[in-house]
Amino acid sequence: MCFAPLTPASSQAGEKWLLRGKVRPTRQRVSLAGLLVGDGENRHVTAESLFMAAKASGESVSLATVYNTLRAFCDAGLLNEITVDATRSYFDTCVEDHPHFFWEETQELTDAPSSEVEFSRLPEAPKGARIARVDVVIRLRRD
Amino acid sequence: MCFAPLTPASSQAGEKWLLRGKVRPTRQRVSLAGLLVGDGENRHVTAESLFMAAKASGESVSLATVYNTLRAFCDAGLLNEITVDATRSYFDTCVEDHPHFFWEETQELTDAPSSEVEFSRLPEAPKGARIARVDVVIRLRRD
DNA sequence: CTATGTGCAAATCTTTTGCAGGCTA
DNA sequence: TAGCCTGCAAAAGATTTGCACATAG
Repeated sequence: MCFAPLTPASSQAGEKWLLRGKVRPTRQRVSLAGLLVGDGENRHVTAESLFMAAKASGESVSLATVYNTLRAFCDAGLLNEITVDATRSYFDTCVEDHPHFFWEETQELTDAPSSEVEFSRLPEAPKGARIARVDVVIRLRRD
Repeated sequence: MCFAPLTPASSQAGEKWLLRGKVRPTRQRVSLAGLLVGDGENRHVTAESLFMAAKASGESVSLATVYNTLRAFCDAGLLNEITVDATRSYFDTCVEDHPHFFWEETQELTDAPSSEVEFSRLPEAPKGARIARVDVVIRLRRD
């Protein structure tokens, strides 16, 4: 997992992103946002991986704040939580519903080319319910 | 979530199922197996729900044993672990790869009619990897 | 100035593990 | 009998929370 370098430009991109979600841009949030979206790339992170990246960039953020911040970004619609592993939460900077590859060996989550996953048939939602999202996780094993 | 009633017949069904997985049929395992497959229905359980069901049937099984047993059944290929919730593991008595409905309101997992989910296109596995499984979870929200 | 965010440590929740005693083959 | 299984309690790992202090608007 590789993060955006922290530069004035990435901070500015992060700040703009925060404002889109109406999240108050504190120092810690701007740093984390910069790491996540500072270069415009999509990323898949865990609390732990983001925390390490922040430390590696010399930013001082506590692990609890990383957790709270990821949750706040999710609530603001800036991130999507992806469930692929029963013991860890993954967050995706791309909030659209799209398929993922999950590398069982490295526990890494990446985007699957969404143009190459297509349903020819999907069931109706049972009465009284509607489909909120369709999660597709393609689990990969090294051969 | 509803379990099979514990009867001599369900115990026998459970025992046969255990033998198929070459799992030694201890008293606790036979009880849990009976609750899971005693009536031939497919079930989706969590450690907690199975533990409660065992208690409700008057079986004496510790929670740790339920966890260990579910893990053992999985390793034996008798159950499938389904990842839909980052905080809880679900186990399915149907070991074939098939799609699920997840009811966000009740946190309940059910089978989606697999005849009604069909891909018209799936990506190639990236080089060096093969597709181990394709998880499809249709998240439902009450409307 | 006031509401909201942060950091730390402690709490919580699910799951696993160590160990002493029990039971299956 | 030998080895695997069980139960309990304690450990482990991820995440949340309480509270005092700091900071954005």
